[in-house]
Amino acid sequence: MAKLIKRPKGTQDILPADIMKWRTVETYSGMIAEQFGFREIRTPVFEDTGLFVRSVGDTSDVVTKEMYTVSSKGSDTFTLRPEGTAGVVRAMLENGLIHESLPQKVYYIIPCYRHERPQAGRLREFHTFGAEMFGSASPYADAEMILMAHSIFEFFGLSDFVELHINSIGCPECRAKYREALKAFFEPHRSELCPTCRERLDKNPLRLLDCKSPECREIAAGAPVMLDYLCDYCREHFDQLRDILTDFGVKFTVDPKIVRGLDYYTRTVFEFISNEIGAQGTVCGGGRYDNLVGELSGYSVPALGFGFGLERLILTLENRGATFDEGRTCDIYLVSMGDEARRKCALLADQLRQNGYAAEYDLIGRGLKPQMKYADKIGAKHVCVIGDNELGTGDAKIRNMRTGWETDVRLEDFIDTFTAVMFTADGEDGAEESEEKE
RNA sequence: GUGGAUAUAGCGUAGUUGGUUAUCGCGUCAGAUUGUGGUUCUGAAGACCGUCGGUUCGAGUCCGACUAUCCACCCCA
Repeated sequence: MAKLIKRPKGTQDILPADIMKWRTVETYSGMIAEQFGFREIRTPVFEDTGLFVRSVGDTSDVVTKEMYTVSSKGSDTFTLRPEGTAGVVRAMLENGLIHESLPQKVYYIIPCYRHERPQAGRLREFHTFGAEMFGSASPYADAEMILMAHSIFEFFGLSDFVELHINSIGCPECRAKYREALKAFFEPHRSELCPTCRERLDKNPLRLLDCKSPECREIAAGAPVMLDYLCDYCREHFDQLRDILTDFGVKFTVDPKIVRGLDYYTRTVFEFISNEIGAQGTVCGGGRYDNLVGELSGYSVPALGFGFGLERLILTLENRGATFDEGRTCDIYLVSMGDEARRKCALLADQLRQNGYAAEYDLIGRGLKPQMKYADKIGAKHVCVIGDNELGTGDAKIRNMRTGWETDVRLEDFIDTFTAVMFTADGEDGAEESEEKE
């Protein structure tokens, strides 16, 4: 017995039984994005490694230890995208869309890859819905993005189960000042901090704020707050955003502890958090990245975006017992008895399909009863048995599997009769043909 | 990278203080007077008990290592 090859760690098979969850989430998120004027964009799964190093940041965890990088022929190296923004910014630049009339608004639904230790809500291959907007520095743009994410959660009935947290991490200038203030604050407590936080104190003091160890938390409680260090411009921007959100009636909490791990963020950052899907509760995260386009191209354009994890969204939906769209099932299953009948069924199925119906027939060569069971199992709405009798007389019966009602049908008029059956099937008065006593 | 938990048929499980042919349910397949599903009944197939090694007369049951999965740290969607 050959040993089975298993799926790579941290990946997931999405099986037919679950596919409608994904389709539901994908189609409605896209529809809402399009209501907001976003259009879909698709970019490569892999990009030049340098793109991520320069955008996500060469000191970020994502770049330093979580990228799937492959070397190609020559000296180039490529990386499976760990997030969606970088590739989209690259595409907007490369194709000149950034020079079209602004704002440019795009969305995407893509797989991303990060070499992390899998756990609840965290996979190595995961899927995100992302949206990016280029060209507006106005707080209305921030509000628009947040509102769009909010609308999606609202559409799925999740607005009460997912909390919006917002913060401003300022621009490079005011953040530098804040960083100094933080260092000055934590330095006296250096020995009391957890080991990782001691490192953070030197590398990235902002991270000290969301450490979960009790000791660090206690110390951090009295730490200076970014919001107090914002420059006038950043402060004004954040204040306006809050006002606009309030006008929209969007509930939010200002959470100074939100520090995003991707280096390109500036000013507004936000997260939608669920507290019922395990430790990885951030369903959606995003923010403004006004300097990224400029850093990548020298052509400065303000921009912002967000992304949410489809598996995390689906997790919260399942948690809430949400219902999803139904997949298409068989309209009619043609049960055949004997080779001659099967030929007829194959021909009929083909005709039915050409008329838009989902039709199936036996491909195994099973008997009558097993075929009936199979038809039931796959959720066939109707069944028609064809054997020597039907072939001889040309008369058959179409049976509604739910109600048991039967309709006489001439084999040569099959499509017309079946069409009539399908039209009355949902109505409650489709029973006139069911004079058969059972 | 660091912790903790778990590993028995396709799936979910029982397996007593180590003792002969390893439970049960779901699912699958086949039947229940020979051309009809969803209920019920009967039967069948399906597991070298994660892998390797050790203790023992004897291990699914004890010990060790490895591997995988899950959860948490970390990080983030």
